Amino acid sequence: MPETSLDTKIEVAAKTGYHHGDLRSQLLNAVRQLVEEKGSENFSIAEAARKAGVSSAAPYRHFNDKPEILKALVMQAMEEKAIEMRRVIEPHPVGSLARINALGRCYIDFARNHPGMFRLVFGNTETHENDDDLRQQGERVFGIVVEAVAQVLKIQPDDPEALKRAYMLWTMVHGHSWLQIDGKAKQQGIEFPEEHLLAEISLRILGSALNERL
Amino acid sequence: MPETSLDTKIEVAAKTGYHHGDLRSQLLNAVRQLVEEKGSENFSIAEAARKAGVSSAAPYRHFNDKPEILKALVMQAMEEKAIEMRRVIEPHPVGSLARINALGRCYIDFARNHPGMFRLVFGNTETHENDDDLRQQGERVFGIVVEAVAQVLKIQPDDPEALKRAYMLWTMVHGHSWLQIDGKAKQQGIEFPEEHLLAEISLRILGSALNERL
DNA sequence: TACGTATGTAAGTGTCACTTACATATGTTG
DNA sequence: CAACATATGTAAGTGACACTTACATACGTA
Repeated sequence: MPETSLDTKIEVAAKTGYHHGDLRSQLLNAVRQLVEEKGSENFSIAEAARKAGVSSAAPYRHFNDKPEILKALVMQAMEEKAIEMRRVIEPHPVGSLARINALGRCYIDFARNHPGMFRLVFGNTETHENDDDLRQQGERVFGIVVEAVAQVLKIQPDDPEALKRAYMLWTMVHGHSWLQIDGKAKQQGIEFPEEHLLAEISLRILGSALNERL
Repeated sequence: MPETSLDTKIEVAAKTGYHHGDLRSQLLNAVRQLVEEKGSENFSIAEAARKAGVSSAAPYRHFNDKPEILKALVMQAMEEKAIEMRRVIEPHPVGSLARINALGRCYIDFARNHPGMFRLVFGNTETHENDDDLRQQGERVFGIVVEAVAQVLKIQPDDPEALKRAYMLWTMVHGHSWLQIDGKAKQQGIEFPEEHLLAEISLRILGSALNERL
């Protein structure tokens, strides 16, 4: 299974000369590492700078403030996620529920494997709620789901019905992801196989729509 | 419609003499207010102390540290939520889907009306993930849902099937709540009536189980 | 009334986000 | 190649915060 950079071990290159040479990108690596280690709220830019071997003022040559760093990180993660989503549906036939399930698994795996980043993307939205770049990036990702749903239902991707079904799937997968990383599900003694859950959900949301029962 | 203290305007009483007299509880009020105003991450204990008219060291006579304050607040909110949930299902007949829908609406309304508190309860879990008090409180709240689901399905509340169906509903409502307060849904141009969404979901999750189609 | 305890304050410590003034490297143009 | 503008780094601050320590005041109780 190929790996995206989200799953590869991230190393932070410290500087060699007076000028770092690649500070912007290495800072993002450092922050990403810290976000995973200490949670999306308990890291500091100062520490990231230390990791990259520069002074605590250096980051401000590349970013205006902390929120801007986080936004850059979120953009990066979403871009990578879109690539991975396109990759995981590829092996499954167009219009199959398997495609939907693969997307769901991909989403949940991201949350479980990178809870810090997941919290950053979805939990800290106060800062970048109205950001246009992020909205567009979100559209691209969600668009993949809408398209797959439309193919299952054999309707056009711009049919509102596709949007609605896709959203229903999204809410469940999103909610499940949160409850998993918060440990809420386990706390309540809920632990049935995720594969069954995913399959049953997609069947209930899309299956009966296929039969035109509603 | 009666109101829980969650929905009433919170006032913070400042101190009068040397001793405040009610500092612990007024600090919680102040923090709650700040959490709603500035978000669950951008408030300070110092500011809450200022609001209550005491020095920035005073709070530490009542709480060990910041996480402990937040935990106390979360406990309070969950307790009130449990009371409100029991209240909203009351008018609907036992075993009806209307009860389920009322619970879902109650959950979503909480998120929408108190996004700061919602984020605190569900987003900041790193701090209190393994806290036993919170787990128990969560059980009491989720138990209300499980019971209502069991009544719809005409099975015992301890039947694993009830737990499973209740969890499916939870994921959906939880996910929808998050996407709403994050503005993600609106960003993607998704805006159909919530009542229909809730009704359709509960029907799909519980309705077909009634008919034993799966 | 005296004393222990609960609850407040003032003044710290160390960290952080972010700024300002200055230093060093890099690329560009005469 | 020299001169200069610009990009990128540092050191030393500022003000806010979480939390601590030593001390002050009030309260309850024997």
